[in-house]
Amino acid sequence: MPDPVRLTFPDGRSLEVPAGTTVADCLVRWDPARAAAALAGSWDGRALDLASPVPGSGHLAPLSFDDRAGREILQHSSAHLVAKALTEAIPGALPTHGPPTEEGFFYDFEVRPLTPEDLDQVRSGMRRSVAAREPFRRKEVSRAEAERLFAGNPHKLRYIREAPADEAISYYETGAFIDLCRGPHVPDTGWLQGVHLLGFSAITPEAGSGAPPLQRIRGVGFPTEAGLREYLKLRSEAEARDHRTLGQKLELIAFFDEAPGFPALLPKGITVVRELERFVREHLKDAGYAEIRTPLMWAQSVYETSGHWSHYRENMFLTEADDRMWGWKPMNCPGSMLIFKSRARSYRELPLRYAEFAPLHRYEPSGTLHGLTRVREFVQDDAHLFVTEAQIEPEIKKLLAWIARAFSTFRLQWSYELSTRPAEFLGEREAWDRAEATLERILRETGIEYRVSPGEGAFYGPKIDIHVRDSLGRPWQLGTIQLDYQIPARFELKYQGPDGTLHTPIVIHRVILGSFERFLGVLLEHTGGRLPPWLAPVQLRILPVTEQQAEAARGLEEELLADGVRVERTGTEESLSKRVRSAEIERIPYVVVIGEKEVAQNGTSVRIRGTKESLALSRAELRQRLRDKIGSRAFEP
RNA sequence: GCCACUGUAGCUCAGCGGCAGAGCGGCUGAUUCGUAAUCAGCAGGUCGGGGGUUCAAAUCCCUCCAGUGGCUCCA
Repeated sequence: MPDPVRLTFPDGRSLEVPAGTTVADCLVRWDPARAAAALAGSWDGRALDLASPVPGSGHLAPLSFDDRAGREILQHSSAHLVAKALTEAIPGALPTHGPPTEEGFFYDFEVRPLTPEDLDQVRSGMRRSVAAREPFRRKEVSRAEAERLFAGNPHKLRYIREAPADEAISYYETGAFIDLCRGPHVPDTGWLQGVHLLGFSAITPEAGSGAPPLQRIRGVGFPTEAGLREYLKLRSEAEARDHRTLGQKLELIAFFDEAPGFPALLPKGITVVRELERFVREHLKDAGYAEIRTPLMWAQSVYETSGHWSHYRENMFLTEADDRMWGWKPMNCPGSMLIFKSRARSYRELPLRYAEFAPLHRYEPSGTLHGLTRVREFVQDDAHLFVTEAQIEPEIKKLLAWIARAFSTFRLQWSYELSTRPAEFLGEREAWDRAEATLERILRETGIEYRVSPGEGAFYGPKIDIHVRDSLGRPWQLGTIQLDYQIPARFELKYQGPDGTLHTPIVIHRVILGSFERFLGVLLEHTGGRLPPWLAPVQLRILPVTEQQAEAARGLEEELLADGVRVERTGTEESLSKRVRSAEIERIPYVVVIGEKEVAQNGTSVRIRGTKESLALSRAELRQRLRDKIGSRAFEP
């Protein structure tokens, strides 16, 4: 009889159990309630099946769906379930891998192109399996045995060959289906009540790999059907916030088949964008920027100098004139560089900050276009800062402060990502290392939490990106701060230093809101179309109850127009209820009803968006409230 | 760009080989109304474009365009 093992648990209690006791039994002896919610166990940080014996003394914790690790186990088990059902439905289909993702899971197969009917079959196969509560049985085998078992599947053979030599090869058996897998898994398929397939798509194989295209089935799993229902409800609510639908319903934007990816801004849309621009320009003025406007097109030679010709040409709209090639600018940097170069510069001018809000054109692949968030023509709140080495840090710190202020104004949650040298890059590795180290140090010193994305930097420098999520949880990059030692040198930019010699400035490329188009899209989803009063295309609508109050309504309208409020007034052909409803649907922040009573008291009855009751305010009080809310760029009316 | 799916009135959608429909919106008229839909009438369509099959095509096939979901890429 081997020695008993001693286990400690999350609440600090410890327990002695005979060696070989299963994880499940240990957890039950510790806390039956918490054991019941466990999908698997974590022993000294290693995830284990509930049916596995504890390997020895150590710390044991349950993993439930509420833990990230537990959630991933359930997703991964769901992926196995999909693979089982699909290989049963389509004999000869080769499973490759099926990892958990942030949202759920996917499983990739080498198989003929799938059809919606295949998916139905997979669904019913999964239902049968769940009802049968088939156990996930773990088996450990030798490499040779594993290669024999998976001889028909080159993908699995590759994984076996690639597995670290010291690692045991394990596979899981679910009914007649076996899958090479490290595990762990939920105990049986009965735990996968809430599995839902999201769709299927083809996977583009890595260019030049010669690999066959794969078919991916995506899904998401929940421990209960109720959990799934909750998720589906949230998802359909999120779909109602889709900026493409809202943008159309609120008459902000339009798209044309004849110009895919080129969003048109309707009168209301341009109103919002102008307000956003005003917000940004006010800051630029305070922060010492100068605004410039440079050509939308440049001849090829400019892009050869900047590096875009060799690194970005596939993404540019090109045209020919005067016997040479021209490119619509995909970024503002070449113009800023040439303006800097247009005369001799002194160190006294630095930091020199040039802002430019010009339309940019990028030839994005047709399949990647998406509403306002991925387009081919857009305007950024762009600027280029020409700085000395010593000015990098204070300038970037100022930018980080502006980011925090700007995004807080919209109550957006944002996150930072540091992207480092890509495979294709300009310049010397040493310069890159230095630039990356600088950005990293600034982030650390500022106490900012950030993720690192290796190899995701721009071709000319590393960057700090700002990401926010849309209503469906899709992350979008908005702002970016890019440190560039390359392009200024390529343009041979010089300034005269205090020592009398010429130096090359460093350039910080930066956008904060990203593009106004994408920002509007994200903002619409974030607010469900209920834009803050300062951004609302129509800020206030006056509804006279009957024709008797038309005159008073006109008077109020004039007063508010004089205050600069974007105000509208309705006729009385439609019922008051109908007009209130329309205003509500249009997400107008303030709806003012003028009836007999209001006229008698020279007052207003104000319905504030998001509330059902109306507020009796004098005209002066109403004007004051509008001044406060709009002037301070308050988020709520 | 790749794979799959979708495209019918301004919008949301039904119709899926045999006479192009509904609701909302629009217009006209009546109603003058107190905080989310007053009533009636009318107009509005080469069924995404082109080609084919068929006695007959919105419907079946081919192709192009656009959109959607993924992949790749990206502000």
